[in-house]
Amino acid sequence: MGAFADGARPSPQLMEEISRFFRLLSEPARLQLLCLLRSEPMDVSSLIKTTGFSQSHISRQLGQLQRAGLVRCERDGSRLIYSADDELVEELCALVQGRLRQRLEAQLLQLQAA
Amino acid sequence: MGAFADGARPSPQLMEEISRFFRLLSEPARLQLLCLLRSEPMDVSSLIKTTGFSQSHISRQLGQLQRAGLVRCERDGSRLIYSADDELVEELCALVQGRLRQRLEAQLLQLQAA
DNA sequence: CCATGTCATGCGTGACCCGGCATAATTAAA
DNA sequence: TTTAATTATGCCGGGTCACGCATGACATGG
Repeated sequence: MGAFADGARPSPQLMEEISRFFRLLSEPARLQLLCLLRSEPMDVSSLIKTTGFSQSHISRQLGQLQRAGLVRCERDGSRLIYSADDELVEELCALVQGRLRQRLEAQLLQLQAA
Repeated sequence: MGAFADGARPSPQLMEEISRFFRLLSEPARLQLLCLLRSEPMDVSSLIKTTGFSQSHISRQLGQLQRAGLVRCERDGSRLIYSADDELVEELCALVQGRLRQRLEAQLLQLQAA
């Protein structure tokens, strides 16, 4: 809180780090994978069947998410079970979704007024 | 809330829209402009002096933020005063910042344990 | 050991976008 | 109207990154 609301200007380095995090969520594929793994841990093959993305693509995106600490994986035989036990992404998405809704409602009202 | 936590899979379209919003915040320049305008409404010239970015660059980023409804502007003589009266971005940044902190602390503990 | 299934990774391509330069558009001043 | 100031926009080079193909690394079953 304190880093933005008060008079102190936020440091560009912090902005850079925060924006890097947002960048992770700026890709629909990654966001979709995150939400899927939040509802249920899955291995890569299941993710391929569910999303239709290629195997290499999914593996890469999971790698990025893992390096950011948003997902983790454990072996089960020859398969790797990925999971996401963090609520942060859902909170962020809920806030954004609320804003999108409220914005569409405003546009609707504006149309009705005309 | 209901769109992610329960069993219902989030629609790809919604993911796409939400990710588009995150993409806006994935650029350090835009995030910096947003935070500056949150603390105080400014015109483009002041933003140039404060950030050091080029005029065309700032104008473009402001355009994107305006189309997304994150900033608005009003004339004052020949200048355009931009302002951002939305708290959403600060909430999002605070959440992300908290996560970055907590992650660094975890790494620190891990180093001390070794 | 060999074959199979699972996942990661190097390589190449194409698309998107940042960011600056030059210029147009709009407005105030002379 | 002409000039200067302020902001927006067309154009383009360059960098980043998504995305698929092919291959490599690893674990398991026969």
